[in-house]
Amino acid sequence: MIDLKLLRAEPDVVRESQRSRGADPTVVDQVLDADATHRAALADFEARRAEQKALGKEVAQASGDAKQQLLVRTKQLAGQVKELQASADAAAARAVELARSLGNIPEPGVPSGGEDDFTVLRQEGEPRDFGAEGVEVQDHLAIGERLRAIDMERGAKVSGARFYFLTGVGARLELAILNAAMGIAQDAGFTPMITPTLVRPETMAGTGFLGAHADEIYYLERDDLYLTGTSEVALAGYHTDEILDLSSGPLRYAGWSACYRREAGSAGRDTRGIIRVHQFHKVEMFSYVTAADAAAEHARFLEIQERMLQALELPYRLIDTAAGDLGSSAARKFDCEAWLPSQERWMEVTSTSNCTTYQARRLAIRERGDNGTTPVATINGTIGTTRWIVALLENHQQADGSVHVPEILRPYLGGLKRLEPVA
RNA sequence: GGAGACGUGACUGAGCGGCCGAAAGUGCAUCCCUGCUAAGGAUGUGAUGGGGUAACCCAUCCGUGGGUUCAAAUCCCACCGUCUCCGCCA
Repeated sequence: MIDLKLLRAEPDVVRESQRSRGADPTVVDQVLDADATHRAALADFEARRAEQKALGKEVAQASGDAKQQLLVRTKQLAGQVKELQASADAAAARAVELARSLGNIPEPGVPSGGEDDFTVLRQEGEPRDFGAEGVEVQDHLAIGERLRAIDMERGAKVSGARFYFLTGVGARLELAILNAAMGIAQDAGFTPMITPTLVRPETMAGTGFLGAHADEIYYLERDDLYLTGTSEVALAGYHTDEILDLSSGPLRYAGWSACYRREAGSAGRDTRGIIRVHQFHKVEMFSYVTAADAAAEHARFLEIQERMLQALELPYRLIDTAAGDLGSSAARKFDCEAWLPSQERWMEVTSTSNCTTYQARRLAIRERGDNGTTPVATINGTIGTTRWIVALLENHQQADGSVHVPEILRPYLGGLKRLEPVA
């Protein structure tokens, strides 16, 4: 949720933010309206309630006839107070609901527009010239099957479309990627965390995932629990309702978890292989940081992600996501996209968002300042996922059907330098 | 699954209809004392929202949500959570 004080003081900033996201700027006026209504209703209720409390004290001291007379008045007041409270509560609920529908305000420099309006900031590494090397490019599934690393057919048999088994070297490769990611995060000062993947509705709603993309989320009705699509949910929920001490720097966590996504709106997209699946694993960085330091921490996240990409020897480009594709919580989002040789396109492998104080305000996570408490900022970002297997297999495939293993993964693969096809 | 106990501020913990936003202690902050440290003394120390130029004032909050009452941390109901014992499973 954005800061209502900012909204009152500078509604134009928020209107402009809405426009750049392709959202409705008139919501701003609805919020202002609802906010004014709420404050008026609240003042009415509070005045009447103060009266009731004062009379209540007199009742306690009075006796006999005087008391009976007071009780007549005070009973009448009680009814009024109850009504005023109900309407103040209703007004508050409406104001908050409207305010919550406003997206975070994009950082200066974020391109406006939708999914295709991103800016390419730079490219690192060159895609290999497979033709010149005499390599006939295979896609990750073909490679994975030759290595006996990926089994889609049995995944579908057991669980349905977009499920898979990672077998043998495939399973080891995933563990290697995630362990390497965990290692990099730990070296960068992040506390390793293994998080719950089932969360209560309050947590899911608090982290902002039940908004526009609620369709994407698995829900267990019998238990009233949601399956998380990222450990960000649990890590953001971790400090809900707390006042943090950030005087010695940000709180940094690296969460390892299974992730579940329904992929409801993406029928027909990326149907082959494990690019887009219902269940995968991910190592996610998450920081709680003083608002003023949020952009610097965001830059740090990007640097760590690039360290991982470079360690895995993948060519990639960096994009600055457009306002309309930020998601409601983010003020800025950088994606790293690795080259996908079989499709000759770039494929998202990491994403890092600066949510500024938007998420923390909603979750009531603050720190103590000189005059009272202030919401902290939250930053999240990927370091490794199952999808990296795709980039790895394709970019490191060799003419003989084997796959080169980058140095960083070898300790986790018993020293293997190449993954060899199984006859 | 059965039986019971309990959820109060940063923490421990008292309060069980009005004098309670809440005793006491710990911690923390400032000051005093002290050669340094330790010990000691004094004062202060919750959050959220609203109003005011300001000192400050008002309201709300004792797990969450309802209810009873003129009045609820305190009584009633539901839910969530924690702990103990028994059973069951591993």
